[in-house]
Amino acid sequence: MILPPSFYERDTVTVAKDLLGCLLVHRNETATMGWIVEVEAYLRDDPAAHSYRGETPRNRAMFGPAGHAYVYRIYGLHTCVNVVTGPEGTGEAVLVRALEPAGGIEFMQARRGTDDPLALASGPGKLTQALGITMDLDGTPLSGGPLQIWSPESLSDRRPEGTDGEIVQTTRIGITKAADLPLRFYRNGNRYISRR
DNA sequence: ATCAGGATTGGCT
DNA sequence: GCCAATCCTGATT
Repeated sequence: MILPPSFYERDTVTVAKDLLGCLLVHRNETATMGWIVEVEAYLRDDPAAHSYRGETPRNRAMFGPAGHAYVYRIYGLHTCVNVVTGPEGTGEAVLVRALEPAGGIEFMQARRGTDDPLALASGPGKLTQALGITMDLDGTPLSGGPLQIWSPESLSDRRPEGTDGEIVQTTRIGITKAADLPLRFYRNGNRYISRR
């Protein structure tokens, strides 16, 4: 089933860990999808979070209701997608950092310009390119829009690599502020993450 | 009005 | 490992 808003209205770290193994699906021209295998939590009073300095036009979706997408452009060329979490107005979110390809793989390969399954969606900019996620999805609901997240048992009886592995909790990637906080999560044994 | 820098990636050394 | 690409945001003048 599609995850309901109540799934996202919980504690952000809990949601981040529970998102591992869920299926991110984008239905546009075609349907492309992948299991979420790596995430990072961004919290209130977290200097690394885009919401840290208050609401602006860019981060507005982060302060909106849980269960909506926060999509932003980074370095002028890449796009990243977040899931808004917690009570409305707190500005917390979970960044989706890597997917294990699960469906529509030939379209993901075409968009990415490679056939290597390990290179299709193993990074926050790669996965948005593979699924065709663009800025117009910023602020859209994840239950009822073209971008959706399904619970692990949905749509397939397969499971991502390392499904039974322990959850590894470590520091977030690419940030300069609050770089020591352990808010990145993935499962031991999955090779589709962005880096070890 | 100006400007530094960023939750990245891919190509080159 | 290093660095350019590329552009918007937010902070400062």
